[in-house]
Amino acid sequence: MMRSVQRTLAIFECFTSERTSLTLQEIATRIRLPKSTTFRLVQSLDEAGYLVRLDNQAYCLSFRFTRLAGLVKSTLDIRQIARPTMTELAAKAHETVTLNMLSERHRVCIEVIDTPSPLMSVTKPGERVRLIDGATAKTLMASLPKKELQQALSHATKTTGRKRSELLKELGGIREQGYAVTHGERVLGLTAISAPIDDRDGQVRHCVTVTGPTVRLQPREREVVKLVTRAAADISRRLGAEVSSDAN
Amino acid sequence: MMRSVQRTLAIFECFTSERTSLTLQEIATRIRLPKSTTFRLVQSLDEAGYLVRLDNQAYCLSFRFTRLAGLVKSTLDIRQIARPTMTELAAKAHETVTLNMLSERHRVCIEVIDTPSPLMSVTKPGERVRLIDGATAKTLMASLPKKELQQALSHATKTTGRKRSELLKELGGIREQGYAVTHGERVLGLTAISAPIDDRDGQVRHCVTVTGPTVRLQPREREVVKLVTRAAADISRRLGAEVSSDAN
DNA sequence: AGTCTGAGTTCCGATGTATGGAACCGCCTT
DNA sequence: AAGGCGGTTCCATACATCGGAACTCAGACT
Repeated sequence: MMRSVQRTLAIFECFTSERTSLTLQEIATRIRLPKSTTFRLVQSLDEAGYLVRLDNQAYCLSFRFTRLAGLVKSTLDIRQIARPTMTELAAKAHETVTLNMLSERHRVCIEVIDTPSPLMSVTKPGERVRLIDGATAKTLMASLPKKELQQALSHATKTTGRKRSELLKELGGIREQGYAVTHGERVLGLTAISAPIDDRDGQVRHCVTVTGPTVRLQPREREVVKLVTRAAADISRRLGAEVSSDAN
Repeated sequence: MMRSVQRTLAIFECFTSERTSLTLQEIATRIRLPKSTTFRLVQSLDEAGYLVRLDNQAYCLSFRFTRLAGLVKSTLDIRQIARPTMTELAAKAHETVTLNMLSERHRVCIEVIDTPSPLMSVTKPGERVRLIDGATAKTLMASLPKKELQQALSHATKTTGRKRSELLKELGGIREQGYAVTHGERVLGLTAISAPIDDRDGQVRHCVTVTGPTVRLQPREREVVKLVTRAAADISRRLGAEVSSDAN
């Protein structure tokens, strides 16, 4: 990542729905750079027409973004966006990687990158599985809106016989830590590590999951968790989700 | 303008409605930079999630722009955007600067920056004038769509008694050269120099005009024409209009 | 199989761009 | 008159960026 590019983009990221206009000082504070440095960047962006100065008192993003947004490939779907990241993840984790989404109270696998191996998790794209157990299901459940969560919980507790409060607590933990890990929960001998993907509008409807034999994956759990959460964050970013990052 | 910023933004500008995805080579060619340099830039933008790579074969703008576009101040109107540029123009031209728009077959002045002087053009914001003569009216007429142009022409020829074909030719010339100059056409002793502003959607509905005593303005005509057209281009850019510029 | 083209990627020493602390300007409030 | 707040300029220096060249890789063509 080039510093100059990072800093340039960091300025765009300063703006939020709460603060659609900012002063130079505010921007400088947010990107944690000296005022003079920030000034030069902002000045360049202003000259280029990406920032607009209002009444000599505040800057805001210009309509140029509106135009560029119109050029975003509308056919651009999450699978295309996720694929490169998933491929990288698969290479690092040496296990099967899947991209999953919620659909009518089920989890559906919409993309698979597998790593050939004599013993490996086999998932077919399009596979539709009940939203009850396993890291993938739990990750998706954990970020369900209240109403739907209630329905899903009823279904899951009825099927598994687990206490509602207990499951609810587990899902809370998953939401908290930002990933889920299960060992042999849905399929004996299979470990799954899953992390949620934030959509452009802040919702979670997808997740990436690494699945593989528990014997291989359990010893590397910490490492793979890191890889998976990073990959999920990466895909989220590419989807346009808001992210926390400064220029340093 | 910082080079790094300019180059970064130049990449965004590569994408058009005809080409919403481009390969690295194509981008490099368009911004006229060596492949390695372009690669670094594109890689950074990809990492940052502003560009998305499709199938390892082409890049396109990411949904991030969609999100940023949502943060563009909706209250941001052309007057606020134009004001700084107009102020600068007024300072350089030493004459009154107005921002005008089309409204119901009239030209309406929506913003004025005046330069105090014992002898000066006086225009009040909100002033509504027939769309017949003067540089401002002609600039606006010149970019009217065919249908409305016909109506306007009928009106103008009827009022002034000029030949339709002659006026049409004059408007064509104005569209061609990108500005209009009139001396004492609407008001005796008054010179006006006007240039069209391209809207975000490529339409022209506004123009900037410098007006002042012919005695002062005529000798400086070439110079002021340059200033006015530059200012108009500047405002257009800030409005998000497409512009031609490379990274060098 | 061979090789050719065109895509992306890596490398490295030289270069000049960008840096940031400090001082400054202009305006408004206290 | 002083202080705060916003923006702007300056300059010697350092280090991020540059870009030519060499490399990999995949697919198309001979």
